[in-house]
Amino acid sequence: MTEQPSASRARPDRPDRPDRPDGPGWVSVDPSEDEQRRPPLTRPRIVRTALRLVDEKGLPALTMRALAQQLKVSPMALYNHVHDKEELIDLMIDLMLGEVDRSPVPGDWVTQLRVLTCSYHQALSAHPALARRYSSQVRIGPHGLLIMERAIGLLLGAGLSPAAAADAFFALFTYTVGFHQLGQIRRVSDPKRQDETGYYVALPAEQIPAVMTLAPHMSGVRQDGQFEYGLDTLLAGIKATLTQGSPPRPSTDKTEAHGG
Amino acid sequence: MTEQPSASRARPDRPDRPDRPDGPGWVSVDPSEDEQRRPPLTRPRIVRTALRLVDEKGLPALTMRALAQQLKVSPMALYNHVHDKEELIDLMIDLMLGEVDRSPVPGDWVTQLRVLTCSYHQALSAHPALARRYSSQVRIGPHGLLIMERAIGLLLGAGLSPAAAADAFFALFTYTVGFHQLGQIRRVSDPKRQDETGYYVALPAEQIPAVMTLAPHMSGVRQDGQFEYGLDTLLAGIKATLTQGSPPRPSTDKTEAHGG
DNA sequence: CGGGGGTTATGTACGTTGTACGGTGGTGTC
DNA sequence: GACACCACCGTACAACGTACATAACCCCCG
Repeated sequence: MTEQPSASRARPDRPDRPDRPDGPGWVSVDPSEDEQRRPPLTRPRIVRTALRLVDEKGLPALTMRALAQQLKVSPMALYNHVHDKEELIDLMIDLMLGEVDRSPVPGDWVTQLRVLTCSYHQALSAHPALARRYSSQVRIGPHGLLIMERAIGLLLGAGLSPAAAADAFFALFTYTVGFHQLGQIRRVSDPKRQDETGYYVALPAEQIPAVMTLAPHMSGVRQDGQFEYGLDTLLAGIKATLTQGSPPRPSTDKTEAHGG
Repeated sequence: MTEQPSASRARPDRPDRPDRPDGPGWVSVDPSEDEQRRPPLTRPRIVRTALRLVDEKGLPALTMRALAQQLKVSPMALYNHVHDKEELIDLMIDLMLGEVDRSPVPGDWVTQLRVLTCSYHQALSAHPALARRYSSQVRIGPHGLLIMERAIGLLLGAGLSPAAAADAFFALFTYTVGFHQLGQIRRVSDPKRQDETGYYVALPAEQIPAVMTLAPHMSGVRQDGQFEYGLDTLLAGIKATLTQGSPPRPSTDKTEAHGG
């Protein structure tokens, strides 16, 4: 067993806490062990089962009771391994981020950054329900930190100043995560749909001609390549930062005038 | 009363539904009426009170009971005006988006788009807790649609094809909303903080030198100008699309090779 | 081989949440 | 003056997260 018995009890006093990313504290991506056996309830098994449950039935289906039932265990048994439901979700997110391929690839830093970000994007795409939760109150676990480390390392290696690298990283990160947040946009602009999709009647079509023009191009579901558009735009801008010092700004200066 | 008695009863059968964005169905930004009076429980008053509650106490503080208590009313009284808690939140989001200034400004389309997006950003910044919820399962109400209409109109007016405009709009939208999703990042990489901030011990500092280099520049709280960096980068890229046809891509072609 | 201690699973139970249901009172209309 | 119609209320329920005390388990030491 690679699993040490020193697994934390996760009680409020939290007596001990493992440090290594793939140690018993955090969850390894490798599901080789204890995938089949019933009896040993371990942190990795809980987190993996929870991730599968969310992938299949959606985030609201993740209740401690349902998860316990899936594991053929009492609900309270889970609390010996995770402190909280929130901690469980944090662990699930880190497990998801473990799927990101951080290995170096040939090419310049822009290419490497693009590959890394695309892999990140892929990992989020593989778990859409969880990716949508990966938003408010983000906590960065070890896998997330390692991704961050690699991205920032590439930016610094390219010659960006720490401040510029921070801006650039944050823009990339924001865009990538934000992309998955909005996976479930529901345009209810079509008056015929108002009752069918429920809830909202939006606006009559004649008030939003431009939106209606684009309607066939924004068919709710994301097309492939839509992510890459913004990604490449950002990357190009970041690259330009290296020579020009800051992203180009439009002419006027009253752009962010109103209060805040 | 400017309030028509035809306000929907919001029961499951949903007998009638008003159409106009500032009608009794949706909530006007103007808080002139019924701001002080106790007795008349109206949809606008409910939504405005809820928004204030979330602004002050955070999203988890928004319970139907707490909201009802704030309005000095029985919890169930709310359900005569909103169908659901989810509908309530949708209304709150649309109320927030009503604060976006869509009025035209002088300047070219890039400038106008920048001003619009900044105003959008301001509106979200004014209500951070709600902005964070503005993520999973986005429903676009009338105010959101009008913002969308204006942004897309600017893009189409600039000469972008519908497909390009859709990509560009989506990238801008994604970035802007995503920016506020990540308002609460908690880097717990500092081992000394591990118990204080709770939950996670991340990674020893020597494993993440690049991240540690940027630590002072990413002090958890967002700095002013960080949003504009990515925004200007995206805008510049969109503008470049007009002449070049598509955003520049790095040289290699194995970028999005692995499955999905 | 037998006991003991710590860890792990359990059952019960509580507080909180969203919300369905039926009654009730005040108000506008004929 | 009577009726109908709402908005509002009180009660109630199911589902949730999880605290607490207890019981089963296993490994280690004697």
